[in-house]
Amino acid sequence: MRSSVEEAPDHCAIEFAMEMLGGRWKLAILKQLVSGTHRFGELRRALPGITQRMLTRQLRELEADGLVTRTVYREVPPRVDYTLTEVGHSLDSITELLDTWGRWYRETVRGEALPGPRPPA
Amino acid sequence: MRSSVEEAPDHCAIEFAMEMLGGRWKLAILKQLVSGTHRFGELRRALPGITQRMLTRQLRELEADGLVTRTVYREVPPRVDYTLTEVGHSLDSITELLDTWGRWYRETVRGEALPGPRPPA
DNA sequence: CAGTATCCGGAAAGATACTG
DNA sequence: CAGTATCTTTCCGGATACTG
Repeated sequence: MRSSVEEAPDHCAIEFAMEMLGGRWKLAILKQLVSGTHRFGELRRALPGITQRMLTRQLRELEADGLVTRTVYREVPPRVDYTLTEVGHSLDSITELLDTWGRWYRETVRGEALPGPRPPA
Repeated sequence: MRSSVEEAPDHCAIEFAMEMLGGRWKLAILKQLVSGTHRFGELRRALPGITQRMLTRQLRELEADGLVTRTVYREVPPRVDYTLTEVGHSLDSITELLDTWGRWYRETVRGEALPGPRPPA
């Protein structure tokens, strides 16, 4: 019985992490950026349902937290792209695990393989 | 360069996972339960700042999602305890990683070792 | 002890329109 | 293309009081 619950150092760093990464989009955005640099529009298309406003806000918060780098190219059609910083990449394994877990849970625990035709009853 | 962003199967299972595990308390609760069964009051004390209402609600949602088991003992002082299911335990590595990451980020990236006296400037 | 039952404020998130 | 600017809605999370 080594671990009574109250041994938590301050109060579990997960709360801290979730205040930073919680919300609907943050981790999904980071996941997209694991594979490399992407433009605003690419991210937008990769995240069906997100609005321009949300994507902008989330990206700015991620930038403020030092997780992504924002690069503006002053060209004729404006171009901005986003890249994970080293700190941002420190979350790669977590986003990977969460993604895998989410897929596993959805397909195995619940029975929802893919949105679409249901298997006959 | 196999992975352009738009290869996402449906739309990234992370979104799904975060809808289920997001919010301020879910993962912190799961983390507490990794070490084994705990009573309602224990969890309450282990999560400073959480209200009875919140703890109850979050636990019920976790139960509904098949992540925790709720056991009621009909005794004179009522007693209820909570245990991770196998599915719940499938998140152990993720909560562990997130906790470690949160601690690392807070102490290394930002300079906040522990709430308390600041080191001299 | 382990909850319910209400009430409530503010942040999160969405819709829509406009711009450098 | 990559944003801003508003407006509106949703609902998460908290405070408080009561109960089997």
